[in-house]
Amino acid sequence: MNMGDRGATPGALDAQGEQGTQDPSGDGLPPTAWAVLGLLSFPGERTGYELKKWADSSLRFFYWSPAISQIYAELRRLEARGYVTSRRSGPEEPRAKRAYAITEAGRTALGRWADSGHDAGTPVLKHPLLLRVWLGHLASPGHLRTLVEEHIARTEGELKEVRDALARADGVEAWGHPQIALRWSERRLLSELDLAKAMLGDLEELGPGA
Amino acid sequence: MNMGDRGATPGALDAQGEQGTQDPSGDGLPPTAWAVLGLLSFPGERTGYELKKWADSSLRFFYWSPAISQIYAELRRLEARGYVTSRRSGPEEPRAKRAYAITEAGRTALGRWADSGHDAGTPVLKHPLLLRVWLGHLASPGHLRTLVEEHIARTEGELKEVRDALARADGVEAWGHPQIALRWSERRLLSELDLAKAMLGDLEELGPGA
DNA sequence: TCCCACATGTAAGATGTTACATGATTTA
DNA sequence: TAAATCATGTAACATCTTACATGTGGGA
Repeated sequence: MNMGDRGATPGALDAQGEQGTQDPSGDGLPPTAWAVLGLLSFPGERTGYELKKWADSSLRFFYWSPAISQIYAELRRLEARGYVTSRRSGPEEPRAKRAYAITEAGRTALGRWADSGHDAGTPVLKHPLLLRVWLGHLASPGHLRTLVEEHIARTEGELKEVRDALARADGVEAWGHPQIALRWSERRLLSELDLAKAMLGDLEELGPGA
Repeated sequence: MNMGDRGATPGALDAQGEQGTQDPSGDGLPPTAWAVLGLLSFPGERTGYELKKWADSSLRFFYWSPAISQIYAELRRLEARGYVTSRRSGPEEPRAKRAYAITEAGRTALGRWADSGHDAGTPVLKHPLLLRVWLGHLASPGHLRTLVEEHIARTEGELKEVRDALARADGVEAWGHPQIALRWSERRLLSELDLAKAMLGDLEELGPGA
């Protein structure tokens, strides 16, 4: 029983060229840099710390939750390119900090990026629970069940967070696109819950008890 | 209008400790190594090349599609640990290759991993299309629409692949858990299609025309 | 007064990709 | 006989995380 020889798409193993997170605008920036620049495309200036908080309360649900140290690194890179400028806080402000703002060049590059490519890139899903299920013959059935239930609980928590974010976004003008992304996330998490419950049923059918 | 100061979960920005792909078994192996070892937990020996093909036709849909060079690297690491052994093909075989098999130590470690943790790890989703939508104010509405439609087409292709894999799996004995993961993937892709269509509607509502 | 949030970074290391290099065998 | 698939690796590089290091300001 050789399970390995069931190639679905016979396409070449190498040359998998275009990865899901590539940059079709030809600007050579990593996806993280575009996301940071995108955050700065909204009016106002922000510190790296604020950017991180914002990403954690919005982009996190469908894209990305970077380490704070990486935000700072990307900001430096963007500044070196001239896509953002920074300003040290003066003595009038209580805290010493560095606030970043997008430049005209940055806005131009970002616009090019936003309109480039007929393909946004392949979504990447890495779902450790599913790996555990796939390898379910190795674990006790009860353990698998526990893991799925834990996943359901976490997903419910995330759903609540998305709904809170949606409630906060309500009323802010010109907030359209971010809200659509949040709505997508809400529906997605609802579906994730359905999926998990259906899988619980499949698991039960396979090996009852536990 | 400072949109950055809307932190949802006020939890510490640093110390985000446990990442979605961590190893709770305490064995210190990266997630990729467990996946490779998991592939080898099914009966029979396999080459790195076969492992890559197999991953691409199954694990890819919910977990992972590694570079072939990384498979080879992980196999070397696992062999150094004594979790797998390899055998060069003899002259009786037409092709020169190296086939790997799991050892008892490997099976023990993998069993420990499979039963460890009350939490399989946070799923990671990186969806470039959603980043584009979130930053929709930067693109022309028609372009956004094109991207969503492209995503729908790709997803339909993936759905077909999963269904093919499911059809191939049908009839193989003791194939239970992998099939459950594939069924989950089928439902997930169906939902992804729904999500995209609903988003198309939201987008239309926001800015008609294009 | 103590803790938490604010705020910014450096250094080391892990993970993973792409490009390169090579060659045999099978299939059209 | 040409192309695709089988098959294995190295080297360079990009990305990203964790741990470390440091300090201020505000609230309980």
